[in-house]
Amino acid sequence: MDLMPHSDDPWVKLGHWFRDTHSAWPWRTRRTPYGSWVAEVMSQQTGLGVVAPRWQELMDELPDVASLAACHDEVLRRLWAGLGYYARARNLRRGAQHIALDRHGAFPTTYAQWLEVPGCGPYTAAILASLHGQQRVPCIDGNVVRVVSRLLDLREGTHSPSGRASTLGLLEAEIERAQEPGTFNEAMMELGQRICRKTKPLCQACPLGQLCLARSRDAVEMSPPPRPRRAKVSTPLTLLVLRRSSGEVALLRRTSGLLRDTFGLPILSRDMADTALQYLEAKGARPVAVATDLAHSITHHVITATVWTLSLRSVRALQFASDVLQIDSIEWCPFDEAPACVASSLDRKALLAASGLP
DNA sequence: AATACGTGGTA
DNA sequence: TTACCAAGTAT
Repeated sequence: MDLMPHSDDPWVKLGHWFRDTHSAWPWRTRRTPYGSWVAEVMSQQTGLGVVAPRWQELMDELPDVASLAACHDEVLRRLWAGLGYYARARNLRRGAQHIALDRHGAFPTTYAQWLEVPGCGPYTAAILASLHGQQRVPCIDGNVVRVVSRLLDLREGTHSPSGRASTLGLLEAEIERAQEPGTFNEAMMELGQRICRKTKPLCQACPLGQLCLARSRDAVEMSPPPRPRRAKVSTPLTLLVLRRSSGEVALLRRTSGLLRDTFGLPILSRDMADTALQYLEAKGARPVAVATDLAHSITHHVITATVWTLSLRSVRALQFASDVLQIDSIEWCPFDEAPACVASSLDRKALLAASGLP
């Protein structure tokens, strides 16, 4: 019986560090497979500080997998608005349908089962199988890659096959020794987030410090290597704020290009826009440019948007708009309610510009 | 394997 | 102000 409160084993220290200092995220107060799954999907490529309030909103409104599986588009849009990577929201509901219908409400417990859930890839399947299935599968996210790259001083990170192999080897060995695999995975990620940070790491406070090869070589910030940057491309776009006399605005599901499969204002390429606007003017519409240089970025696209508003008073103009936009699915939405109904911040910026119209 | 996909936060 | 970043997945 070891009565010593402290251990010299760094991995034991890691467990104590996490037990004593872990962040109080809301999804950790009462752990359920549903809550953890939603939190993990929402957290993909998204800061936890941004996620926390949005997770709570979603859980309040859709408290179980059945309500998520059955929720309406507009509810999902509103709950995910501004979070980005909107395919995640669609996959989340598809995943809920998979669990509620195909699995009759029984959540997966194994890595392989989680992998079958839409929107769950290797990372998400591993963390959920470890948290809720006690499976000893290491999860590898950006934080874990950074921690292990520094422990082993892998200057190439996990970009090389050998780097991937040694990373996986270390993690598989340690998760076997760990008391709880889910806690081990969360501790490794939180260590990367709070201590083993990309810049200005807090090595002095690191429970694994005595194991860290990069630290002993004073090379902590040399690994992992920064990922190569994609060149930015200038992307001019035109957004249409089509209004009809009852004060409603046209929204639709976009079927191509940026923001494909999201709900919002019609977006046209500059070329298409010129043609469409000329024709609409010929039909008696009076387009007004309310913004000509609206700035927005989507990954490497540096968008400069022009926003046109136009009132469609004639049935012919309305019909033409439908034809040009190649859509048959316009939903007319009260202007004041539109900002809450669109997915992207770009839509909200354009609606804001249009609302400042005399 | 390489590429596409969003946004709010932060230095 | 600009640039970079964050609990990745799907194709």
